[in-house]
Amino acid sequence: MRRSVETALQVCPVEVGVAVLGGAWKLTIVKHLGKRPHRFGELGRAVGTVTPRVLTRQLRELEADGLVSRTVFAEVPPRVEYALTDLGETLRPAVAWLDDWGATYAEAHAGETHE
Amino acid sequence: MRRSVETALQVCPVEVGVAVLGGAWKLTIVKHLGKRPHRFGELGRAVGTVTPRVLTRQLRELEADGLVSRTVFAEVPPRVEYALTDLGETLRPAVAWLDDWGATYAEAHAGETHE
DNA sequence: CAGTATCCACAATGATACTG
DNA sequence: CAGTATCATTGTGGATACTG
Repeated sequence: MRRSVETALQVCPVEVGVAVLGGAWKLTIVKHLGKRPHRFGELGRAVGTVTPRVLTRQLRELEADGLVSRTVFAEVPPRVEYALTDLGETLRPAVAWLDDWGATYAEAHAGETHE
Repeated sequence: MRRSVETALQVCPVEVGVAVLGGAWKLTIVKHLGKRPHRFGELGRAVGTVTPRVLTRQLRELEADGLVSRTVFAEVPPRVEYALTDLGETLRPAVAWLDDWGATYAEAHAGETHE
């Protein structure tokens, strides 16, 4: 178990979710993988302006936490596919709920820009 | 709107939830406030070993994000009560879900300690 | 009681350049 | 294509001490 997850658990189980999904882009990654498996570059374009280094790290952590699987195809050019594991699939309702909640929140706070 | 929330929103609405709940202790704070309002010190003891400085910061951010209200009573000794706002209450199902999910995750990974 | 003031430490993101 | 290497930066969290 990753250290941050373990730390979260010592505080309260309720914190574990954000420990595994709290990284930059992670929820967005899971949201996209929830639709269908993605290749590395494809995923990068889907989530936005993320550098390869950061995307790799997020994926490795999601993999370490058991939410995402990584499949390497022995082809030229190289192909690597990322997909949700069964455990990752269990997050589907939470992701959908958060997506809605965030959209509602955004709408309620529309126009408030940080100066 | 806090900058981190604004940044999250630019990425994807799904990230807003972790932006407002992602701080250390924040979910635990919300979970406790979901039971009943708490005073500052009371909250500190409830969530665990958190320093006043950090607890204050988390509460101020939750307040800025509209999830928590802060009520000062003009008494001696001073009394300040924190409670969930209506918006904060809307997080209740998510908090309950995350609590369950985290507990299940912990049980499934019991014994795996980070070396 | 309910904080604030300093200072420090570190993990995590990001930019850039390079490779099997 | 799918990454890795290096470096710079910064936001958070934490320890300690002090105050209205």
